[in-house]
Amino acid sequence: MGILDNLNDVQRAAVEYISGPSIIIAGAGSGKTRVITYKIAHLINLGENPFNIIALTFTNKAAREMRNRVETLIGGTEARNVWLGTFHSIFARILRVEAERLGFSSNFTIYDTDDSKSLMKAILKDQQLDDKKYKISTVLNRISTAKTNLISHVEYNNNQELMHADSESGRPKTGMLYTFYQERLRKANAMDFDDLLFNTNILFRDFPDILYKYQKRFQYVLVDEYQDTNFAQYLIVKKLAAANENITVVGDDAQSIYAFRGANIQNILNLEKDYPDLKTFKLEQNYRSTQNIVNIANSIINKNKAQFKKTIWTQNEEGDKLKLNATATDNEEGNLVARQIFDIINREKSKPSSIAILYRTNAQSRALEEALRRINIPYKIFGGMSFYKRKEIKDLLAYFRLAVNSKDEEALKRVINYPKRGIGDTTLDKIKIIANEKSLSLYEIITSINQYISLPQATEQKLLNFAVMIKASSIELKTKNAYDMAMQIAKSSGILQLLYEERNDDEGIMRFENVEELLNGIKDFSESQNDEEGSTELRTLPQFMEDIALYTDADEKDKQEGDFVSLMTIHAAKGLEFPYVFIVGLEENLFPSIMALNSREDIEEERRLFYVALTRGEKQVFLSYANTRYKWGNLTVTEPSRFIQELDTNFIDDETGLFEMEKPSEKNDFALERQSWSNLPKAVDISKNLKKLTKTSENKNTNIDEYEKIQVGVEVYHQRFGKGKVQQVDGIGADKKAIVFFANVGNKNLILRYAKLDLME
DNA sequence: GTATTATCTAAGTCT
DNA sequence: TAGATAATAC
Repeated sequence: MGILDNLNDVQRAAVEYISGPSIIIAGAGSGKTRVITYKIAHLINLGENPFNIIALTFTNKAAREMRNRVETLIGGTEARNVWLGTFHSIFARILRVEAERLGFSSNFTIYDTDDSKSLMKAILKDQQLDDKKYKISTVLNRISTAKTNLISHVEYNNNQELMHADSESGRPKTGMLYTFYQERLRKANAMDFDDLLFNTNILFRDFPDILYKYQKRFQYVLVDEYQDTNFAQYLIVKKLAAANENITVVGDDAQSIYAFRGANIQNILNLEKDYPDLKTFKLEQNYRSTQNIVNIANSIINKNKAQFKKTIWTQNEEGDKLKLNATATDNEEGNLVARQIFDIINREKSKPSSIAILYRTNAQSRALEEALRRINIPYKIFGGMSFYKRKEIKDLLAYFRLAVNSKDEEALKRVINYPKRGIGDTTLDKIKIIANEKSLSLYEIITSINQYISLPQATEQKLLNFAVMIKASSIELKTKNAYDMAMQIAKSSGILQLLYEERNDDEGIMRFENVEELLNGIKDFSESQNDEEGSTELRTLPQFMEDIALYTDADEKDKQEGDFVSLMTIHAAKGLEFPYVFIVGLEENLFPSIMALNSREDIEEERRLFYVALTRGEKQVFLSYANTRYKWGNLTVTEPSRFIQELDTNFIDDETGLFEMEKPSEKNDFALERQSWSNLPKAVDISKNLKKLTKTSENKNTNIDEYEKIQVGVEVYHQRFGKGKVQQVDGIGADKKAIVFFANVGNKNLILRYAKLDLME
């Protein structure tokens, strides 16, 4: 009967090793998730209580997948009781229970990155510090690094080295800002992402009884993607496992791509020191990819100095060679990729969902998106502007946040005058000053405003009305279900009405629909079964807010089933696999990123990222780069990535011919749309001609000479507006402007440099 | 206090 | 380019 029969020898040994510390070094595609889920299932089958098992992941998606797999393996509902979740969500859960000990109340808000930025901005303004010198992201990075390494604001300010470094970099007041930042968070009853880990550590450090409680509960500790843990996470895990030492960690140093966020590969080495009898298992057989992909990925990762010895191999078929392509522009890269995808779907009869396009930065998605849309290939972009980052959604959520935690300052600032209720900056500034003086939250000042300051009667009344509304929506939070509560707030705040009235253009309609979608989502949430024992316990708004506070872009993946091509960053693709993978934008300064050229360590992380990208592919991988690319509105000439030179050419398709091909310009692509797709040139390889291509700069199809051809009466083509006729021109060279009449949209005033017009012939 | 317009500035990966 | 902010008029 044994489920263990589905495992190979090493996997099985790792699963069966249940008492004592172990580390599983798992190469890409070697069945890492399989081992960890089988181990949980195995423990439960052996009679261990699911309540005594904790499994930590980095993404909700990984957690959900793991839970599903365990449930399938053991059947029944027992798996529900395993503490299985992300570091952040599990410890947020624990912190809510123990909040009082740390001086928070259990309804604390979790600030996201935007909240943190906005708070820091307010602090800089208060302190009258120049936000050019004190760049918000730099200051917050500093604070985040400190928290990750468990350095409190007090310790920070007493640390000579840190203070010195801050003076040297021209930001001597960073430590002070850290202190203010923490004070403001506390006043708002809020924690940021790093606090969830930092405060858990404080909790375990200062309250041995609490630590003991959780040590006793968690007899078995399992950690996924261990190479991505930072010091704070390492220490939490170490403390939890200290009593029983039944700890299992799974990781792959070659896939460590979060060092920028404090992840430390050293944690793997530390493990050997902490547990001298640590048992190591190495999973080296890849079940995912073809030999060509595995081989080329190995050839890349071997260029890194910092790595543990391991040899990934596969018994899979040799497969197709990788294809490498270059195009003249980023838009053409998009067109080429779209064409190749079209080909795969039609010739190979593959589903769009078997294909992924991976890129280094979110900004690259645009050209790809346009190309796919043009030839009607269904796609979905992950990351970037996610649903929960939209303004209208954040606005409504801010009201919910206020209802749950009225001290939440970022939420209050966001909506106190939205919809407009005549409470402007002047009034708010006065309130802020008093709040600072009295060290109270804005809401607390507003509720008894007449105690502190005399304002015009009308203003005072507006403030009190606002406070009453918030108060009213907080009263029934625990007795009403999430949907009823959300609906009530959406109405009483006036947001629903306002968005309803603003549906006078496409964007307005979209905004209203988004809010409807949110409310529908909350309805589903309210009606869904509670996790615990299938009871129909009331599901409340605070519970919903807890759910989405740690919700990320990557999590949208499983929500939306469907058949589409996936577009995402390589970071977001970690842990996923696709039969066909396109890796685009292989250019110096883009991949590797321009920010990562300073040190060997940074470059090696980029190389690991490339390794992760390559190993997502099951059947075939396509690589490409463009010779020119629009960056912040300017056309820049680019160079092929150094990683291309590092590829072992034995595994790359060596057809050439790109240079004999006519360089298609955008207008040609437009014409191609109506052409039969089967006649299109096959994807070709240019690896032999890299140098030649690099030096060929006349590829650029947008240059000054082109502008001169734009004259009155000339017919042009615009990407968005379509065909048009030039009515008037003004200026010279790159600054030239033209008024163009388009059939669809009428006259448009265009700056040629940006409009990227093509001539019609 | 609000709406509109002009100007500036940033541009990386994310729990 | 686009989003945020400052300046301006109402």
